[in-house]
Amino acid sequence: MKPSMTYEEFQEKVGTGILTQNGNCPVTPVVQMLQGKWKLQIIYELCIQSPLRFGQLKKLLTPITNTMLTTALKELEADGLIRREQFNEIPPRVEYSLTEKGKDLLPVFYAIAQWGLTYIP
Amino acid sequence: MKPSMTYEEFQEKVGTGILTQNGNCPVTPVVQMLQGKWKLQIIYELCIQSPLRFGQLKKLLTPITNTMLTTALKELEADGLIRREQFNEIPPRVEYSLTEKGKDLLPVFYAIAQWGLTYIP
DNA sequence: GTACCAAGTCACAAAATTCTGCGTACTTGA
DNA sequence: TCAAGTACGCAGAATTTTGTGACTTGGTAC
Repeated sequence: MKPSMTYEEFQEKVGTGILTQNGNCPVTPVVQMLQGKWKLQIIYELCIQSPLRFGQLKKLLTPITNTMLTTALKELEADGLIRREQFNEIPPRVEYSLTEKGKDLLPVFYAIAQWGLTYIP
Repeated sequence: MKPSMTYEEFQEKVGTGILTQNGNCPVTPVVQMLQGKWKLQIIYELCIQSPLRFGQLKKLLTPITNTMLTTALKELEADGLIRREQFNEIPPRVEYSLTEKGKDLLPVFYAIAQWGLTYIP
């Protein structure tokens, strides 16, 4: 898979204003959304297997703590990237999966992965 | 510009092992490389105009401090994304520009920007 | 002789992020 | 009765990230 755009094409786009300058760049908030020690890994695991329960995620992401997993999941849900489904059974069960918005992020990840495979030994 | 890959295609790739599981994902180190309050903005400015001198960057990124700019530039240089050229003149002059490796990141940024423009109001 | 420029460095302080260790409420199985 | 699992919440500590203000070096302008 080829990069979808050259540097020169990108520069042209910048000229058109689709990427606006200084403080209003649409890239920054996306990267911020993915910051945090665990978020990417959570999305990655949900991409491999979905849905996943709290305890399953915890095992996969060992040595993550309860607190960290809870807050990361909450933030990802607030950003609309994952869906939380609660089943009122005994014992309680909660399932997490990617939303469409979250799935649409995957081509981006793939582009990043391609770059990573080229440049990271 | 369409996303270069669907969720299903991505999942297939995962199956092939090109994206390896748990702790060896090639996406994570890339996102980590771009973390930090200023790095993305520095790359962005260098994409708009290049080369740029330390003082020019500082003005563009106001209110960044010397320390922050220095460390961010150092890390970006260590990661091979930008090039630092020092001219031993009086007064001294240093110029920063993107490397090929850095430029190759731009299609990724564009993909992210597309997602951002779709999903961020 | 005082001040300024460039591109930083240094020691430290403040703020944000992450972790630790506990506690909750409920039930099942031995 | 006792431990174990499920899905968390909370207070405070530790760690990491970010910011502050002064200082450097050698020349040039006032």
